[in-house]
Amino acid sequence: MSSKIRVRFAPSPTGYLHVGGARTALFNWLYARRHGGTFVLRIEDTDAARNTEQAMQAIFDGMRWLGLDWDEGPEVGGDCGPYYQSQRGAIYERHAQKLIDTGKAYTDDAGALRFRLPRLPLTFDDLVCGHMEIDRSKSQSRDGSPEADMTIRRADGGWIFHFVNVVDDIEMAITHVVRGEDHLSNTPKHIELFAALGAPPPAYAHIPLILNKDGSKMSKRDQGAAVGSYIDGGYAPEAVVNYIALLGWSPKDDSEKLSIEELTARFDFAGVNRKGAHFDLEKCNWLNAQYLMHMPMERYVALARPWIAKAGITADDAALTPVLALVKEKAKFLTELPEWIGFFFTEDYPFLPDAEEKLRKPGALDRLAQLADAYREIAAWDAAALEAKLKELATTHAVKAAEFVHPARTAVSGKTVGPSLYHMLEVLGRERVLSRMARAQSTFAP
RNA sequence: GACCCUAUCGUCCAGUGGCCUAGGACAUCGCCCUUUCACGGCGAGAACACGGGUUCGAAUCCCGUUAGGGUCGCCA
Repeated sequence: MSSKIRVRFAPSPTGYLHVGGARTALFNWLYARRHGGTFVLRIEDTDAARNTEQAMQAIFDGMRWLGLDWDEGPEVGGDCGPYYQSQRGAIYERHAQKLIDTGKAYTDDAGALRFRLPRLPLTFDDLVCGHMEIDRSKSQSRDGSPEADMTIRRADGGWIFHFVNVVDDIEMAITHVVRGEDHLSNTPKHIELFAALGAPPPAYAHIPLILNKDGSKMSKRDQGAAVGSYIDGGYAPEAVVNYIALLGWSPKDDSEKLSIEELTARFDFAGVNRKGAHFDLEKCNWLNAQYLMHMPMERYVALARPWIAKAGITADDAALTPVLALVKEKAKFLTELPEWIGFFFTEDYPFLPDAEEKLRKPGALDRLAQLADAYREIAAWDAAALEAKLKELATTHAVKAAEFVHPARTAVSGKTVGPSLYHMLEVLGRERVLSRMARAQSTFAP
């Protein structure tokens, strides 16, 4: 039996969790879950000056929101800890000493520790990019001189990314390094480091970068770049996971909507593209609406809860569920919910200008009164009966149904747009419908 | 500058030599459904970067050009 797969996501807490990072984490997670491996979270906080507590929290929050749980790492522990590089100094010291003892590293004039690059031709097989052959002797610095020996420890004692990254991958027994393509060109150096440290290199899978829709590099400021913007924007996490999975990976058939279980079952590196993916928020939004529209009611209520509470609406599940069911396929984002359902939970709902206009139209109040009279007497208070009665009334008075529909809708909701009228009336109940109609009549009477 | 990766509709993908007069999805534009707004249905426009090869045959293979991206840090 082959040794157990161990992958890791190694973010640096210097900003917000970026969608690119989230996707790297997702691909690692998917690969681990698919093959029964271990997913490690390691915080690469060697640059004390740039790390922030806030960024660290954003990483944890973002990953948890996306459902990417880690088997080893901060807050969960594990056998290879600590999982913060800032706490692993002794380990790095030990490996650096090994390099110094074997003449593979030396201290330069400025006091920094440098790794003597072998600069030999080298090959490796990337799970995504294929067979790579690199002539290291050809590598040059920007000024045309041969590539300088890599610094592994600063003069001030701070450790450098490439070195600690490799040391930790050895110490944590990482078998597959899945990371952004920006590291493809760094991989030869990393392999040289593995060799110098006497460890076999892991398998590599370099996944394409995520660019803006216009092809420019996606920066933190760009819309949709920060995972936090989805949390705050009222997205369903499963939709965001689905969307970013499709950025650079394809199930090879025309499936678009894939649950995290399906993603786990179908993910492999053969399906990962080599071309940089352009980020399209519109499609992400569409997918989000699809998820919102089709998810089970219980899940919908759970996701909606925080937004409802934030708007000051207090209602138990029994009261909330039928109301949310009315707008589930209408709202594109959870953030819109309070606006859609607010009038269900207060008698003091506002009348929007266009709604008011409809109620002030000549005859509108008369229709409202006629409808209220008919509804007061109706036997069964359900959508079908309500609709039949309204249409019957329209026929009796020889007018279009719209003559009754608009006054009714605006009177009970204060808006011109909303859920299906009859279902909305059914949920509101006879008592509230009649009192709202009466109130509208007195409010808008000339 | 050196080295590396990439190149199909505006965007995400399918396509691994003949099934391609290139398929799906988002977006756009029509029409239908609906007397709200959405959803949904039907349809339209929209692409193989360019130039050479290889082959009976190329979106698919090779070379070059161009373009985009990446790496070459005492950032990660």
